[in-house]
Amino acid sequence: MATQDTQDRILDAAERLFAQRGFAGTSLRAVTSEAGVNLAAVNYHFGSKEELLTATLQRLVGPLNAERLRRLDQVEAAADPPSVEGILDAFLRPALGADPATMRIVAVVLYSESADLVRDLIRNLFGEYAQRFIRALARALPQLGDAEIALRFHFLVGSMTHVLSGRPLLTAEVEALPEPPSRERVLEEMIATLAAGFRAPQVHKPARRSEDAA
Amino acid sequence: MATQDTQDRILDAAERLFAQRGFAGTSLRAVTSEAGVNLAAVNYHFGSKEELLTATLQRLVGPLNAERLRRLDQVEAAADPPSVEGILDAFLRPALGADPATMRIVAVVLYSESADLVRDLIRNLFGEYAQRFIRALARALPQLGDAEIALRFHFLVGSMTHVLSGRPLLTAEVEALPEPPSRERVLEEMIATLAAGFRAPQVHKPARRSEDAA
DNA sequence: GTCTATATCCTGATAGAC
DNA sequence: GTCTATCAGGATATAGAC
Repeated sequence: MATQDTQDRILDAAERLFAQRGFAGTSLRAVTSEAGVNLAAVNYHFGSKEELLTATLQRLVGPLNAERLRRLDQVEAAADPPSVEGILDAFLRPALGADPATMRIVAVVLYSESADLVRDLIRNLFGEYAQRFIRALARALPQLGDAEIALRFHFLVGSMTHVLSGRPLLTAEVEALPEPPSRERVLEEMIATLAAGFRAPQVHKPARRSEDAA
Repeated sequence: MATQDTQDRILDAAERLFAQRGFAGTSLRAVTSEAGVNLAAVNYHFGSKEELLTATLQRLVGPLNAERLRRLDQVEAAADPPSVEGILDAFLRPALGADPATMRIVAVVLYSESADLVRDLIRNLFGEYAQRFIRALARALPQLGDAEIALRFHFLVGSMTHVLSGRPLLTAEVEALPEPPSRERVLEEMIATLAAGFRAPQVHKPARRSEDAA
């Protein structure tokens, strides 16, 4: 079996299983068994279980964030500053459009595992891209201070991650609907809701924005 | 050592460790060692690791949801229908006011562990309370359909859980602020943002609300 | 690159003395 | 109710044949 093939099969299996059972809850035996490769192959190709997680997330998140930036460039080229809705669409659509079963891994890893393991991993994967979007939102919402932008972006990330997780915390409510909303419907509803949230008037003293203070 | 004492010590330790390392990532040896009790005590008092998780969550979430309902009753008694802000305050303040280190366990368990283990657990713990709040929000926002209320409540839960998780996905942005926002500030910002989101106009056809269709 | 076999350690759970 | 000792199995990782 070609090297690339074995690696991909391992990554495919790891993606599925980490998403379903979490990192600590997934054994390398389960991964190699699901992938149809030998147990020793993981350590040969990736070095360790932890490095397998890193590789899995990078393969998944890399293209996702590239697509996000591509769309952000587009909306920024079309209007200056772009609309809040346009920015949110660029951020959310690639994530919500991807395979839900695999996107769940982001929520799983983000929240579940030990802080030490996750911190740098997440920051390296998302930090730079998040800053790009935060800056775009700050330009589209000049009436808000840095703290408001940062906090509201935080709320946005939480909403998105929760939806991506597909977890039934309260999906009973959603499932009880006559017909479950389509993914496009969820996306549109999310953009409209979050955009209104970003446009909410500032609750605290309108502190001068850092970039205006010169 | 009294039975109650040992059980409480185990629950205290389990709460801390599950929150830090997740369920699968925490061994019973770690729990009993941290609690200063014998390894066999967990199985004697709780039956199994899984039942220990259930007991831990019940002890944490029970009083939290009781406090939420008490506050919801208050705001409903004060105004009919109550303001969206009042409802959100009743829902969020008890959670955001609790010890962040232990509240993290909700996010950890919700997102990280296997779906089978979590589904019924979460639904039993939160389902009933969530319905009360959803109904209150629906009465405060009669212009929205059932689907909108359900989805936006979903977004709210995600934002809250993300903040409670304390995870550094993008907290670099928040940490980079001149002074980190106080918990009260975060709560107020969250209420204002989410209330504006709930009040966003309906994006789809304003389908008649189920309770109005008679 | 892939395999078997294994080293080393940890896991949840329990039997039985006290 | 608490302890020790242990069972039976699973964990990651690696050494070494092919």
